[in-house]
Amino acid sequence: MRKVTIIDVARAAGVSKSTVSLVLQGSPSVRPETAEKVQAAIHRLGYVYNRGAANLRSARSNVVGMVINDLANPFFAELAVGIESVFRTSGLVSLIAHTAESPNRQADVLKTMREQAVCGLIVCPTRGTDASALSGFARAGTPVVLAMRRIPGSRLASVAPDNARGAAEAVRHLLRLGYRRIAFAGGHDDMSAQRDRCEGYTDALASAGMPVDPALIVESAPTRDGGIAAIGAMLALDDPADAALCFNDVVAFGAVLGLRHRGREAGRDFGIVGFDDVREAGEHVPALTTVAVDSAGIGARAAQAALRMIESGRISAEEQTTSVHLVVRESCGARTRGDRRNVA
Amino acid sequence: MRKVTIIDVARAAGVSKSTVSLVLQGSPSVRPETAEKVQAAIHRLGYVYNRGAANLRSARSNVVGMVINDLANPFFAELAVGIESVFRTSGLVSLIAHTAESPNRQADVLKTMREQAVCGLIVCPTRGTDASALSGFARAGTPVVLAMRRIPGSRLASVAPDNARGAAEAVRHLLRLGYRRIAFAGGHDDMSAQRDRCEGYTDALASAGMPVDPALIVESAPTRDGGIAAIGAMLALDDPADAALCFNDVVAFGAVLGLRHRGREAGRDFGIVGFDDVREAGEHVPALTTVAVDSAGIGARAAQAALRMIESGRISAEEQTTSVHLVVRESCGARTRGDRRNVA
DNA sequence: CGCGTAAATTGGAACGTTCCAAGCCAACGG
DNA sequence: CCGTTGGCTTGGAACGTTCCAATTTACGCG
Repeated sequence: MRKVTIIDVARAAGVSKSTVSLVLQGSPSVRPETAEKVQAAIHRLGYVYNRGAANLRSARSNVVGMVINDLANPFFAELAVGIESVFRTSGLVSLIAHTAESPNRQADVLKTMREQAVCGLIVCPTRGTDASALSGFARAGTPVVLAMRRIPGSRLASVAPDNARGAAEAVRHLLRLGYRRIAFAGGHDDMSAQRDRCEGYTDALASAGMPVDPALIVESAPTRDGGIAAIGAMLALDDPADAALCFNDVVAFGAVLGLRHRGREAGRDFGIVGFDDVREAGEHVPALTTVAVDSAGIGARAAQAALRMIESGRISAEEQTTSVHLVVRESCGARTRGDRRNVA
Repeated sequence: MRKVTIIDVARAAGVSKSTVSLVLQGSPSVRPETAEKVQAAIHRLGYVYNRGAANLRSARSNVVGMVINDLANPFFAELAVGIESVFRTSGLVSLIAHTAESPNRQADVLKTMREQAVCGLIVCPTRGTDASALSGFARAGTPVVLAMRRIPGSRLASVAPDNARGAAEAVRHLLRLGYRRIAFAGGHDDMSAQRDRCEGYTDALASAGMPVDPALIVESAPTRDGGIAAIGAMLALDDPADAALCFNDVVAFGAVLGLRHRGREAGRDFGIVGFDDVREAGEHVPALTTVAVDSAGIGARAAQAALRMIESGRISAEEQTTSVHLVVRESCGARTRGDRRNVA
């Protein structure tokens, strides 16, 4: 069965293919009765619009790409859903791909995206991505927006949470609760988010007049196992930590588990604060104190930024930072320790 | 800056566009030296293959569609990742879309997929989807594989876990532990998975000679809140439940929460079994006893089935069922109650 | 009733690729 | 020395749409 084309529709409706094309695009300059005739024919023949052919001619595709480093991570899944819904209401289709934090895979995916002639791209780059990986899009004039992570030295638009401020707020909270050996756990320092969060941690300590002990900054994979490992390292110190700000909630969950393996309980013997506020954080036992990041909001902003660039045809390098806020629950010990603030 | 085409490459390499096309497809009938010249030109000019144009001519696209009812649900996200990786290794690109359980949105998404001329489609249909929603693909000869949920009355290939057997096994386990008022919680009966699981539940009770009380089958949304509501309903009965098999893990998490609100604890005062074995199940407090479903495996099988159909050009209606197994943890009370088996 | 103008419609070229049939050329056998 | 073979290469048509310029139609007005 041959595919039904615009020409078959034209013949059936007794008009020219140009008119059918006009109807398809909802042009106002076609007479309503004619449009109706065409619509009827479309329906009768079961015509399906061929977007590939249209894109070929008009060089303006309606698909946008989305490159996510880990779709299985609920945080990024939620982000992706936020992005997708904005695009969808603008009539754009999202091509979602996931890279599993592998730069090779990312390169592969990006190549595919270029071949599909996406008209815009949102990327949560894998660890260690450098600007050159995305330069092809810049050359082609395709807007690119980075989400969650920035790439040093690239002139690309980005939307990321205020990592430094959130981390600082968390540290100040732990200080108020009376903790004195506060560690930073998880992440690698070639991830921009880790660097920013770690910077906030360091600044908050310094401006409170507390020493910053490099031994208390423990890198690890941003995973549950990474959290377990990190907590192990910081308890093994001569002068062990008594609290930790974790790179993200998943690491924090691991840290809680690691403590438990050693017979200690987060919120009672040790303060734990996470980052992200994934849905599970509130229902975890103990409920996780964490810095809330608005993933859906970040997704929406990134999508909107991309949309603006696509529509205006001008690419900008605007860096947006979204605000974050500390959500105090149980794992920091606020409920059990009370508030032993020393300074105002 | 005009886009570089195959013709520019041809000119630069001093060959015809046909030759360039041949090189692009890795044809063996082009002389190695020529191929090399062409490759050099491609690289030098920064040529990007235009898949849209190719698809137009050859009518054989390399994109497959994936319609997921809820990407934010970790179970489906994992499924999607499994599918994507199989397709990717076969050189196919996945267009992932999510429908948020909305049939309207699903219709929209499916239309887009047809317009993109996908060469295959994997669908986790939203609740209440009927066969006609997918008939367009059948008419166009595009292979469709249903994942996790089947559609009654449709002749479509599908891959789903052995819901009935898993549910029955869970019920038998609860019976062995001595529970006597076992409920079924969550899901709606227009979801095929719910019907199958509920059927397993009923059969297991019946064949153990236990009465099946319709009041103990409580429908609800397959969400955390649905679980809370369901547990409320079954505790409010004159003869309340003492254990529940939940439609899925998310419902089970809700049920645990609902019990706690009433001062009861799953595994101590009440037996809870989930379904799916999402990653969180094992780390939940209490750890969730649940029927493990191999999401990645289901994804892979579905993708492979689609691949076979795409390659052979023949669409089949094969129904695959993957095995499941009960994972006993804490929420059923096995640890605290011991094993009070009465019959062999 | 004819004219001018605006509205509606139309045919053909173009988009970048693949496919096909045909062409070229060197080597080889008669 | 020529016909044939077979390996490489090639030009042109086709894919289904949009865009443009041109044409037809409709309509109001003098």
